[in-house]
Amino acid sequence: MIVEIDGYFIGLKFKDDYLVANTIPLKSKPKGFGELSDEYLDIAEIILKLYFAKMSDKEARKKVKHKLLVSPFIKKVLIFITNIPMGKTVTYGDVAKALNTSPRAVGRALNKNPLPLLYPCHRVVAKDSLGGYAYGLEEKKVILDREIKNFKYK
DNA sequence: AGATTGAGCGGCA
DNA sequence: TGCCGCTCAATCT
Repeated sequence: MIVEIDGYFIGLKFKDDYLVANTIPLKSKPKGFGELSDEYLDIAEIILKLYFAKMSDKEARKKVKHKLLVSPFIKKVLIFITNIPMGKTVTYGDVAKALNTSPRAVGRALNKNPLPLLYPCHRVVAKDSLGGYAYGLEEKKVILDREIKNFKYK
């Protein structure tokens, strides 16, 4: 389903009442998420707060009943990156070393992150650049900038 | 089962 | 800077 909140559209997918996929807040309706609904406005609000760095991903994961329906490898990568604190970044290579795999494999896994913001894949960057982002590098940049601004001194 | 493709990295000129 | 080779999970053929 798609939930509209504060002029943003957020795609949400559920399985047995567990959130299994979402989009970041978007200015136009995402495809493949069905129709507009007023259900789960509470969850949409949490995603919105994450987007504007007004809540920690850790707290959000506690509040939102969710499930990672992904391959074991992707799950391993996503769980690992939950250790990165707000406003900090690590490189694909760092993650790869810690998990005994390759940077490219890490990038591939993060590209498939079904729960962006909830699992902070935007905090993983390349060594000499921002790397990539499923919703575009510009989005990655603004999300990171907001986090750094809000959490730098905490 | 083999080939190709990345949200990468390090080395070398 | 630019290219080249290595890497490895996922996605083709």
